[in-house]
Amino acid sequence: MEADHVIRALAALAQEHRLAAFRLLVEAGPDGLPAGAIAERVGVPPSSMSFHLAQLANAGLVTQRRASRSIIYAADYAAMTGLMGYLTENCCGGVPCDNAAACGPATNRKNA
Amino acid sequence: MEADHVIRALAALAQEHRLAAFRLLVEAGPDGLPAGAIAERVGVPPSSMSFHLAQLANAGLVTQRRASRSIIYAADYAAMTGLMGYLTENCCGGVPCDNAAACGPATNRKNA
DNA sequence: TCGGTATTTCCATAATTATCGAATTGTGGA
DNA sequence: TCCACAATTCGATAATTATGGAAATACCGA
Repeated sequence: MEADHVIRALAALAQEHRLAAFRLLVEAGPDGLPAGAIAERVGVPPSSMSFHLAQLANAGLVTQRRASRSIIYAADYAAMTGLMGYLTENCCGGVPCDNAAACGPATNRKNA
Repeated sequence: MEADHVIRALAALAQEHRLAAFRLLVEAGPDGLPAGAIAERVGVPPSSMSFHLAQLANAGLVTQRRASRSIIYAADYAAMTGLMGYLTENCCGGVPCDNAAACGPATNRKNA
């Protein structure tokens, strides 16, 4: 995952309503949720939610598909896994799981 | 870690120069680096870097201490670990290390 | 106390992001 | 075809964030 892409993903999650929407979608699983339901549960007007969902989609964190009149959004777990991988590798010193996701200096990487 | 705090941390990392600075500090380890060296290596003027370092500090991702004339910044690994923990728990469906940090629907959490 | 170095704060400006009502597009049923 | 519904796009505005030079602050050695 490129640094540029990572920044888009981080920026996408760094907003109250978008983080709430993404958490909702992660919980919802692969079936996802229609845009209107997300807007209602997050508590923002549809046009605002549409703006935020577009940002999440642009960052690659969610997918969208049409089902009849609704557009269903779903979390892209692979993208989130990729983001976590980048952060672990580049911002945690490369310590992955040995210590319950504890981050440490980069020295560990070379020894491990 | 509160959602509000998480958003500040994500926003702090969601910027080219700040992400570069933070990666540098993670690599540098607990000894950290002086502000001037960070600015030079990231390639931004000192006043701009100071602005960005303040944001990282405000988000709790870095610590600062004075050493003679320099101010040394260092990555706060505990904060990063906390951020990773929140993302794993709330944005990855609670799948931690079983699958090399693979994210999945929230269903897994309840079964595990 | 004075000069020099490291860093931050101040300031103005440019650029980006968030908000949300109104208008528009796409879809399906009668 | 016509109507109603779901969602997006448009447009105008407000708010936040980024940038970098100049001035101010903190520290140290002589």
